[in-house]
Amino acid sequence: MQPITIADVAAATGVSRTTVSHVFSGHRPVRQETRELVLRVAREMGYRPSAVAKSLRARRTNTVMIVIPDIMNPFYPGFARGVQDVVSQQGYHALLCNTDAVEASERGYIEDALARRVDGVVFVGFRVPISDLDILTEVGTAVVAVGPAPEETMVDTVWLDDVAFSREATAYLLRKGLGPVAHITGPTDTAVEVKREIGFRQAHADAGLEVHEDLIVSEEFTHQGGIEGMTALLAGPTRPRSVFCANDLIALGAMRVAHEHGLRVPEDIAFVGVDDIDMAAIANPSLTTVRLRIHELGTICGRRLLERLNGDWTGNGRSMALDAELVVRESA
Amino acid sequence: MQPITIADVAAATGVSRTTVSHVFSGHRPVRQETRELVLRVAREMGYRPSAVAKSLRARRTNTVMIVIPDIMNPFYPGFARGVQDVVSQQGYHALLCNTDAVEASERGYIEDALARRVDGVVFVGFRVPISDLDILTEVGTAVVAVGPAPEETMVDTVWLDDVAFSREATAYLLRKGLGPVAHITGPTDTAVEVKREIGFRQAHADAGLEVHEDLIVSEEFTHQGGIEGMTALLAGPTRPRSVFCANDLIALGAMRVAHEHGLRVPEDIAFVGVDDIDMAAIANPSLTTVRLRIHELGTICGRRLLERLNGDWTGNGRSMALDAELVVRESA
DNA sequence: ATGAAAGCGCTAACAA
DNA sequence: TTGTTAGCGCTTTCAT
Repeated sequence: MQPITIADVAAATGVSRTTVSHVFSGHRPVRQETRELVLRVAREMGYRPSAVAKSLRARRTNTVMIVIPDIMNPFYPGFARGVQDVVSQQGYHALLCNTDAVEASERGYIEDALARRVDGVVFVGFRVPISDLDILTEVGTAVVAVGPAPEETMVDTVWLDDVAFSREATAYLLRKGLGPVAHITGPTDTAVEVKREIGFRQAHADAGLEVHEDLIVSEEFTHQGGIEGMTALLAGPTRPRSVFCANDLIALGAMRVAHEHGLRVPEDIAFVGVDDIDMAAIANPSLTTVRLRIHELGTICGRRLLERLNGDWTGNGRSMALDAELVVRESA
Repeated sequence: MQPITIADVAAATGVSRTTVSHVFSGHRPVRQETRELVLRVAREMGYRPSAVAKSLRARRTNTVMIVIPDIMNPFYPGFARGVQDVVSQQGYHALLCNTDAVEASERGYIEDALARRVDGVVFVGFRVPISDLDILTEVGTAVVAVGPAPEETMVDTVWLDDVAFSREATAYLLRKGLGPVAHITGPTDTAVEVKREIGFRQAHADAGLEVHEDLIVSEEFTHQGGIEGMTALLAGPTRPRSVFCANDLIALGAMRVAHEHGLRVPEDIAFVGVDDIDMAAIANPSLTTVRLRIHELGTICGRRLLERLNGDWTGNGRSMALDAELVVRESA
């Protein structure tokens, strides 16, 4: 029940704790026989160095915290895995935290990160401004956030240019000249939603076309949201010929409603989503969508974090935009 | 850069470290004025109690480790979230570890759990037998595993009765009397696969029917696996009229191939999957599948773990089977 | 109501 | 090549 300590091993072998320590760390040479003795006895006794004690001493926990809204949202598993694939290679473990995009929760995890002395934090926040993460960098914690960078900070940021790819996707639909393009957005209080709508409008402006205001509806970022959005759209006065949906779940839901109304996709109505979740390729018809390269977003965050952790970068926060690619499939 | 310690706060307020400690822990009364002074100064100085030091002293890390094959597999986000929803309520944080079902990786995380002195482990292993987790319980770590329980252990186990629901799902297909039922399984070296195939065979035996051996194919647990499995099936001599797929991803892939071959679902060929991932309901046609209640599996594991952590249960490992339910949709 | 001091398990000067 | 010793930051007896 009581874990074996380095002192137990030292006593059992007749060497000092220092020597046992160095046998395990390799930080200084130990005579061959001594090392083998220590190793053998340690194994027999079931000794495992305590990472807790090591952390206290070394002021390093070899732990990073990944803060996201919800691992059940299909967007995040790939992201989390991307971060982990990178940082685990250097021996870091990851605390995964779900905030549900609740402000108090986001703030709570910042406090936890501080209290637990994690070495780094990858933060995907919806309610807390990135500048509020400075409290972490001030005590030397490496921080990478997903989102737009504030003026002055030590937080590295990586972000997806929502405006750019939404504009591009909408332009693609507009170029087809099918007629009115609708937009089913997410909740209007999210930064992401706002930007996707801006891109939608810019594409219209670029093409010298008017936005059909009655064809913009706001829903949850879910399959159900898509169902409700599309139902509302079809009940309206203007019949859209294509729909730019703020994410794939919405698009899938919307497409299903269109199908139930006897509309053919893409002949009668075309759909474009955002995310390229697995479902997009599997759906029937398969969904044309903006591929966000989420796993790569994660690996980039992980790499940035490691650069900080290894001291390869100690300057101000760097900002980087990851571009997205329109994947044309059957739905548009 | 240097975190403030309890000694700094003590010095700044003129009280002892003991008193500062008690102000934060509440483990003994502190004079009102003293408390307020300490609290105020601590806040001003930005003091945060070190969870690391506390852990060393208390021999408790308030951390649990969740070991799963891969968070990108749609099965696991719900599970992980279920565990976390429960344990986070009592202040535990979770280290999320992906093994990719690689034995060395599974073993490595057991070692890590030991070294990091985590208080509990929730383990979903594919290669390591549950009895190998005893090494954790021996040092007092609470352990809950997903899988069948070995005879004698302190590990609590929760499992899905793969044989039972596979049998039930196959029986459902058999009862329809459509003709030969095929089975696309997972890799034959996984325990889960074996059990699903056993259920498949039992259902045939129950109905007094012969299994078509040439209609059993083994593939990866992926959409691509389903595509390859179905392609192989359609190239074979016996034409199946329905397929029991070892998971939804496989079923979705298989269904797609059937569709591409001009077969109507479910008229020409019916499909049943396992898992009830989001995609199953969204797919077109929607997929009849066995709902595994993964999030609930996670919460049950979390609760079992808490019972151990709180000392509410100190006896031998308990075993519990979670039943599954056939969700009939359009595909069968 | 408050403090002194020991110690949780480990590492790394500094010594030998 | 090996050992002595002083902490890392906290909690908790035992005193006062």
